[in-house]
Amino acid sequence: MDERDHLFKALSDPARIRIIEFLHRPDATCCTVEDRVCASDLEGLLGLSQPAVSHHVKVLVQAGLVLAEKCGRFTCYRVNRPRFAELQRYLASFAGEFLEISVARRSAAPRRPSAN
Amino acid sequence: MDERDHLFKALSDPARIRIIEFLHRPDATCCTVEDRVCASDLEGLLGLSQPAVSHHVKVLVQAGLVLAEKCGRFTCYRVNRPRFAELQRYLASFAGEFLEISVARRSAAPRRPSAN
DNA sequence: TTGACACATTCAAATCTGTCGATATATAAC
DNA sequence: GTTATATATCGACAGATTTGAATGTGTCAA
Repeated sequence: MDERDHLFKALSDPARIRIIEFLHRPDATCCTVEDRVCASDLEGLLGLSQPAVSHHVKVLVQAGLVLAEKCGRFTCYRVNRPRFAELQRYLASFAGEFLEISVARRSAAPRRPSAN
Repeated sequence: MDERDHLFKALSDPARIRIIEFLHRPDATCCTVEDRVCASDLEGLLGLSQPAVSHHVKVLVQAGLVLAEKCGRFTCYRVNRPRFAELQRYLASFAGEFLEISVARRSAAPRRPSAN
């Protein structure tokens, strides 16, 4: 089991997919800490016990898919986007000529701004 | 468990990742059928029993990641590239601004790409 | 300091998964 | 026809995974 296997294992549970999708929502906010999502928020979302949620986020953090940050008593979580970019690149290699480029890149800071 | 969960479950085993990577190799050929990969080739590759290989390819086919085709006594397998493109797009949505576009598109892509 | 809260960890039960031997099925070769 | 080959399926077992109750640890509030 190498690193990539752990990555896919981390994604192979419905509860963990739901966690990632929730963390991805731009309006995902913790009841307590402003604009953050903490563990107990996920508990409510998933309808699972606190230990179960703790287990799932641990798997996601260990796989590098989610980042954890202590905020006082709380632990706030967010998606580790570069990690998903990495994974996406791996899967793209199997897509061959069916790879679609739907670029939604930030148009921020073009190197040579034309008029402004 | 929806379709996406089955997709990730299918990818969550090292043996199945090895199968996909082997099928992806452009020079992957079956000992018996020219330019194809059959089940017994995978058996040798993985060092697993025939029933175990049969199980893994079944999971991959059911997830739509691999296509199976009967060739007489043999069953030949290949990567279902559009399915990977689909999965890649899903994961790209989490990559945000870290999404890299490393486009290696065929410059003269045929309308109907033949073999994978 | 005491109590409440957020989260982690331990442990055990239930369930799921991977594996292989045995067997079935289907096709090819003879 | 018979026999050999390729793969699928069944049955059983070992190990992994998920889950929650109990408990531990650390932090904030009063």
